[in-house]
Amino acid sequence: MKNSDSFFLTTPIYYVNDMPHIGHAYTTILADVLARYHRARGADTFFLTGVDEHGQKVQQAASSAGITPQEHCDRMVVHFREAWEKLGINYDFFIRTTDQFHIDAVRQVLQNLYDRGEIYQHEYGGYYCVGCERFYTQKELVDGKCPQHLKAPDFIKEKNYFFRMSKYQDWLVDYIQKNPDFIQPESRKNEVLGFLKNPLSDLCISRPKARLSWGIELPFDAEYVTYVWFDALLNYLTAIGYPNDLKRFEHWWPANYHLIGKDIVTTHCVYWPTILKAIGLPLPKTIFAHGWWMIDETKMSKSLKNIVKPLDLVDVYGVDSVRYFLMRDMMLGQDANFSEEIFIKRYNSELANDFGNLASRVVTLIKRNFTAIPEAAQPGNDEIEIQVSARKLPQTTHQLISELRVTEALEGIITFVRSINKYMEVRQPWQLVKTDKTEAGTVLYTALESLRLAATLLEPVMPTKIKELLSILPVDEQKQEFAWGRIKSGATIEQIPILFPRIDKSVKTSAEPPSAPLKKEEPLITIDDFAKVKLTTATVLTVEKVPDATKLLKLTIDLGTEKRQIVAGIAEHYSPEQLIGKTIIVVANLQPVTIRGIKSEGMLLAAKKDGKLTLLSSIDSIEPGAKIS
RNA sequence: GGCGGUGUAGCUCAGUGGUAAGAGCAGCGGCUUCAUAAGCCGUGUGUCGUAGGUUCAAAUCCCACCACCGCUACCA
Repeated sequence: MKNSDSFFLTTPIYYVNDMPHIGHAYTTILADVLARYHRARGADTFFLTGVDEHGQKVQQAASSAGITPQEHCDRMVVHFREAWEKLGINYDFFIRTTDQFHIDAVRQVLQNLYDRGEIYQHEYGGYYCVGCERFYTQKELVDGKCPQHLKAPDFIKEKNYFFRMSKYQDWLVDYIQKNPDFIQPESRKNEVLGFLKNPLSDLCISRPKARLSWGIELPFDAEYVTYVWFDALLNYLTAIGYPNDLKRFEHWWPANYHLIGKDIVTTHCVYWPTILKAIGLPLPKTIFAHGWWMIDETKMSKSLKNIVKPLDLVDVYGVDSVRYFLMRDMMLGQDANFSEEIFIKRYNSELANDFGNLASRVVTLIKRNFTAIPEAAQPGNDEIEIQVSARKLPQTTHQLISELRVTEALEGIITFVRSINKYMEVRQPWQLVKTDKTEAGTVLYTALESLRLAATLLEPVMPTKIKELLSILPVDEQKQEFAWGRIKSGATIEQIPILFPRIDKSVKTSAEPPSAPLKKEEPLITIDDFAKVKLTTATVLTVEKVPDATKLLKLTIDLGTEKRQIVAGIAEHYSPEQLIGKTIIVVANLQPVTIRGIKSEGMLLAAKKDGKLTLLSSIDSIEPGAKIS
C-alpha cells in the first residue's frame, strides 16, 4: 500500500532517435530538483527516467547506419547516461524498454488485457489502390473507383489488434472533470477535454512484423509487435515491479507526478489513463506538462535541428548555474526564453552579486575580526526580524515546491538573501567591530546562519556548489538542517572560494562553436534517382482559398504545355494576390491526390525553416515549362 | 473552420470588482567600502490591446473588434 510519504515521480522515457538536448535536460533536471527537495523533507522518494528504444524510427536509423537496432540503442543510451551524469542527475532507476524484465512485463499485461477482451483483433476491409499505395474509404471513391487512377481498387483485408479505448471516453471526461489536479496546468486540461469532445476511436496497438519488426512481440500473435507508445507508457509500471513484484509496485503507485513536455499531452492524458483503467489500476495523481525553451527566439523541439546541447552550456557556465537558470526562468507550464544574455543577467544578479558576494563578505568579516565564529549574544529587533523570516522560509519553500512552483520558490529564497544584504547595510558590522565587538559578532552570526539556511534550501538546485559551501560552514550536527542556530559558535572557519565568479559581459564566452547540425548518415541517391523527379517552372494563373481550411490554397498553373490545378498548404504564408503571375517550381510527375475533395496534380517547392516558408523560383525570368536539372 | 488562451512600465512577468496599479532586471541620481567594480537608498505622466456596456466603483465582469499563441480539422 502506498503510504502518504512515498513520492514517485517520472520523466518521459526519451526516444533514442535523437541526441539529448535542452528539452530532455530541462524535464530531467526538474525531476531531479523535485526529487531532491522531497528527499530533503524526509519523503521516501523514487525518481524514474530512461529511454524508449522500439519503433519505426529506431529501426530506420539503425538500418541506414548499417547496424542492428539493438546496437543503435546501445550506442544512443550512452549519450543519455553521460548527459545525466554531467548534469548531476540522481535518478533512482534508469529503464530501457529493451530491458528483459520490461519486455516480459509488457507481454504479461498484453496477454491479460487480451484474455479479458480489452484487446481484439480487427480485420478492416480496405479499398486499396495499388497505384496510390493507400486505402480509401467508400466515401472517397468516385463511382467505386479511385479518384486518381479512375480504376476500381482492390478490396483487401489487413488485420491488426486494437485496444478498446473508445469505451472509456465518458469515464475519462468525467474523471478529468472531477480531479482538477490530474492534468496541469489547466490550459492543458482544457485542451484534452476539447480533444475528447470528438469521438475517441480504439487504439491500434500492433504493427505487422512485415512492416516493422523492432518491437515487443505480441504474446498472442507472433506475427505482430507492440505499438511503441503502448510499450513505452507501461514503463511507468514495469520499472517499479509491475506485475511480478506487487509489493514493491504498490509501495510507489500511483505516481505523484508524471512530468512531460507539452508535445506528448495526448498520449499521457488520453491513451495512458484508459490503459490504466483497462488494467484496473488507479491513475497518477498529476500529469504535468511544461513548456518549451525558446532558443534565441526560435522554437526548440525534438523535430527541429537547432539543438543546443546541454553539455555545451555546462562546459561554459558550470552545472549548478545552468540548473539554477533553467529552474528559475521557466514559469509553471509556460514557454521560456534561453539566450546567453538572459542567462548572464540572471547569473550575475542573483548568483554572483546577491548570493555569492554575500557569502564572501560575511566570511571575510568573520575571519578578519574574530578567531572563531562569534556568538549571537543579544538579538535586537533587526536580528529577530531576520530570524522570523528565516524560520518561515523552509516551510514556504517546501509548500511552493510541492505545488511545482519552482520559480516562485527560488524567488522567495533569493528575496531572503537580499534581505540579508540589507541587514548587513543596516547593522554595518565592519563599523560595529570597532565600537562593540560583541554586537558585531551577533550580527555576523545572524548573517552567516541566514546564509547557511538559504544555501541549504538551494542545495537541491545546485548540489555541487552548495555542498562545497556547506562543507566549510561548521555546524552543530544535533540541530536540524532547516532549524535556526545550526552554525556552531566557537568553531573555526575556513575562507571560502568565490562560488560564482561574475561573468564579464564584454568578454563574450563564445568559445563554443555554433552547434553543428547532427550529421545523419543519409542514404545517397544516384543521378538516375534524381532524374525520376520531373521538376519544371510554372506560372501561377489563378489562386483561391480552399473554404474551411486554414492552410490550403488552390492554384491553377501553366506548365507551358498544359494547365493544372494544385493544392498547396501555404495559405498562412502567401495571399492569393502575392502569387498570381509568379513563376514557381513544381514537381510535375507527382502522383495526384485529392485534398479536401479537390484534386491536386503536382506539388510546388518551398523552403521552410523554423516556421518560415518561402516559395522557390528562378533568379531570371523564364518561360513556364522549363525543365529543372 | 471549431475549441481554448494571452495582450499590464524598455524587458520578464505578478495582480481578477474597491485605498493614489506592483516586483525583478535594465536606466538615472545618491550613500557606503566588509565584499566577486559587489551592497544599500531614492527614482516610473504605464491610454492596464482597441471601442462599447454593466456597476456607486473595472486591469479585474459582459459584448464586439484587433494582434499573437496553443490544441484540433485539413495540410505527401
